[in-house]
Amino acid sequence: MELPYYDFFESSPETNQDNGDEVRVIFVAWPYMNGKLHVGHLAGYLIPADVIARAFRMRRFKTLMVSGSDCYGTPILLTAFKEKVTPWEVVSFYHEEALKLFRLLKLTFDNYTATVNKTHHEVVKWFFVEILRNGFFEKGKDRQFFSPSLSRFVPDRFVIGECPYCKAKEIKSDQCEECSAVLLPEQVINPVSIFDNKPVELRESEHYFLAWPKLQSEIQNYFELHRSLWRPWVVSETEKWLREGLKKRAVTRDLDWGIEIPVDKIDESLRLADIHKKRIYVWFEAVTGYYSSTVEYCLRKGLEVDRFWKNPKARHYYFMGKDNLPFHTIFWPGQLIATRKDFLLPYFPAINQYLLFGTDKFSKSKGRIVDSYDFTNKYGTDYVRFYFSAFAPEASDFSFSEEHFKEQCNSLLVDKVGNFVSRVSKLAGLDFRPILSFEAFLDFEPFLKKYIEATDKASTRELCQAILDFADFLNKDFTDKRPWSFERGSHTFQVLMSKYTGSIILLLNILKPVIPGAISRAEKQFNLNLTYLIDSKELFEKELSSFKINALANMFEKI
RNA sequence: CGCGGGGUAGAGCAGUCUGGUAGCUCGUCGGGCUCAUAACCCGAAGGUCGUAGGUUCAAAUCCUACCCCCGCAACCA
Repeated sequence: MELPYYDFFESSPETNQDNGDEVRVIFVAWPYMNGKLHVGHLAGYLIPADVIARAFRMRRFKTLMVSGSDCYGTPILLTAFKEKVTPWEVVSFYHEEALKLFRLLKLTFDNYTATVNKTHHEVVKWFFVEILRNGFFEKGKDRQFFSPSLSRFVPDRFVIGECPYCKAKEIKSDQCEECSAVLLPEQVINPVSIFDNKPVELRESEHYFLAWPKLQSEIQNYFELHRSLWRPWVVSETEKWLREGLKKRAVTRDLDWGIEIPVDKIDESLRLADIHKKRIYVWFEAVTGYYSSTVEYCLRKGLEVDRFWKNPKARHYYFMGKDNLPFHTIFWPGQLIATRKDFLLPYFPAINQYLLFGTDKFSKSKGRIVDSYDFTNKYGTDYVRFYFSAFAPEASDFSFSEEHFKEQCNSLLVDKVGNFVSRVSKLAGLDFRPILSFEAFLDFEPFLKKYIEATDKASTRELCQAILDFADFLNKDFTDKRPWSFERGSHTFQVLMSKYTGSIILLLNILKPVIPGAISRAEKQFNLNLTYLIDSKELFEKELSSFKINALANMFEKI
């Protein structure tokens, strides 16, 4: 069984450009499918990734954006158990919910798939075998709870017991919620599995471990080469992991919800005891999706995968929340190195901190949750995209509130940007035709420079700041020059208004990756075709010559 | 002594790397403009930049100690 994939460009009139050698790949963290996506996911990686992807396309880079649903692992089993459904039902439900949300948000995935799909299974098994053959796996023993009544291993999170210190009942096996004591599994008194409430016992089990110490120096070299571009806090956090020294880490688990180990490709002498009952650990498997989703896309389109993964002119950007940091600055580069296939390593990890609900973390269990779909539906895609781009938690946690959202959308997007477009177009009137003047473009250049730098640094915050600074500049300039005080037919009026209509073109142009919906309406209104970033006088002249005001409608309504 | 991030005006944040008159958005007050969606422009009030010490001609920024908040501690962004 396969879950459906999502290819934005198959159902959209927008084009997926392919203009040359420069390649940018946007890898979006794979959302975990045990719940709906809340607004923290939007601000953390989904919207920033899409805005940067669209900006890259407008800069005429061949851009690929891929991701998928992360479907395996213990938490999904737990959800399935609680809701009395199968794990498959859990992931297929949330996968469909995610696709619905992505359509609503106009996310431009070239391919969004799922870890349960066939291509992913094959790619993961291939990575697993390559790394095994290169000698980076070691066999080792681990102790885990085993349920005699169910005759299978039970993950720690499914085991409850009594605290040896405060005697609280029904505590989880790793930490007592009553007295906060950190516990080792063997300390728990009378452990039982939550599946059938029958006793469990600790048993030894054999697993493969990835020998990270063997890769430490290569990962360190990779880090030293790239760190200068990364966000400061990302650098210090990564440094911490490397300084402490990487430890070996199990890549298999005793679980039945996951990808099977490719036993037939493993030499008998290297096989684990009970190898058929084990699955590949999610941390190893999910990140491999960045490669498998690219493969799936290339198979469908008849393209060469190496164009994206071995092309020296390609740059790989990864978008995720901060909890995922070590998996992308340390482990995933390490996995790629361990294959010895010369894959491109991550160029820039665009890692965001958390969006807080007031001053607390979003939490489903505590009822602090804002559903992404409902919220976007209520306020509109463009407002949501704008707000979470402008206020993405890039450097530190950010407090979200609906009031702040409304206030900022109204004052920044509606009053600053929308109103500028209104005052210019209404003063110009329906029959206005601009004369050729590069003054608007010359004024624009410093803002353009900042805008381009922001896209290279994958900072939607700085990107929006460049746009808003430009809008501020325009409002001031317009007020200073007082074009309304000149007679409509006069030369001065014509010259001034040509400048400001030109400014509208440039403003809409850089806003397009952020609020594609509103801008495509505006393109019709002003007879424009803003496919590329206007970064030259030639492109500017072309758009200015077709500029015409077809209607005097407002770009935005207040919320 | 587990690790990381943060503490800057009533609210939310930038500035700290590279020390030199403390900035942005919202809110409050006053003025201007009247092209515009009561919007836009100018100005004012409001901060001992978490606390205490140190370095320096000069510290939000560098150093030391401490306090408070948040997150992580190997899968809830």
